[in-house]
Amino acid sequence: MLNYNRKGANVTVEKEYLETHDELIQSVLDRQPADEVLYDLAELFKMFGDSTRIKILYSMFDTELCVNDIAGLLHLSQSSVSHQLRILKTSKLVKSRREGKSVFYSLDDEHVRLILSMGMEHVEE
Amino acid sequence: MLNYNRKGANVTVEKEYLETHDELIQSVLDRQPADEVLYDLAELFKMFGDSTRIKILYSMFDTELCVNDIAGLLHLSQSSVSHQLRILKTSKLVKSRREGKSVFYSLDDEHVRLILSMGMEHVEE
DNA sequence: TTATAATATGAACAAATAAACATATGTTAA
DNA sequence: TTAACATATGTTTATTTGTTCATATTATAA
Repeated sequence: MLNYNRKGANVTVEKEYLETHDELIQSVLDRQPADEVLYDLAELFKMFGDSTRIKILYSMFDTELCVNDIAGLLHLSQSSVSHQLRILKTSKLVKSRREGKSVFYSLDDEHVRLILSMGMEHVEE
Repeated sequence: MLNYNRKGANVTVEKEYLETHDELIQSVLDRQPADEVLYDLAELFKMFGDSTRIKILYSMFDTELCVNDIAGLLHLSQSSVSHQLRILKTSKLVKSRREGKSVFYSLDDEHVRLILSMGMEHVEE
């Protein structure tokens, strides 16, 4: 029976079969990114995995907006928008700048637009 | 004060300001996809927003795998993997084919690989 | 048919989390 | 300084959701 550790595998199975199946499993393990990386990847996508945050992100697709404008145009509470923007900022998906009493938020990175667009393509097919 | 409905906006604000700010808000509303689309988009990303599912998806990046192999190489329970695969299949991110007692799963769509790669780029920067 | 292996699924439980509400902080103008 | 506005944040609550455990289904082999 094959064991699934990176260290190596036993040889208690029919040779012919093992040579292909074991190698397959091993190649999957070799290509698999480290758990921490995949965890971060999941955390990234999690940010896009809530409809409120998606709406907020999309509203900023090609312009910066202040909190009140976002809340107003998306019919969301100021508190909710502010909370979500903080989460998005912590995740480095948006950045902000203060101008007087207002704080303007915008997408932090071209990747954010790319990920949104890529997902949109899949949804709209 | 500007109202944030698609229908139109009032004209109770200083003209100069309104002409730019109101038009900005209106253009955001015009570009904003329908709520149902953004909801679907969030649902899509939600599938990638769990580290277990990410691990499972990534393990199938360039090969099909059966449930036991996935569970074994990722050190997950058979039940957990099966549950997640069902969710991924419902979301059309993976497909399956039966071969004897085993069921082989694979990524359903090139978009899935693209989305994973795009996210990975962002994480690895 | 019976036993066994592989997968699927229903139910219960625990952890994560988004929204609401109240309140605090920060900024400008009077 | 005080008032008013914009934003931030702590707490509570309700909902969602991933995992586990037990069991059911499906397929092969004896």
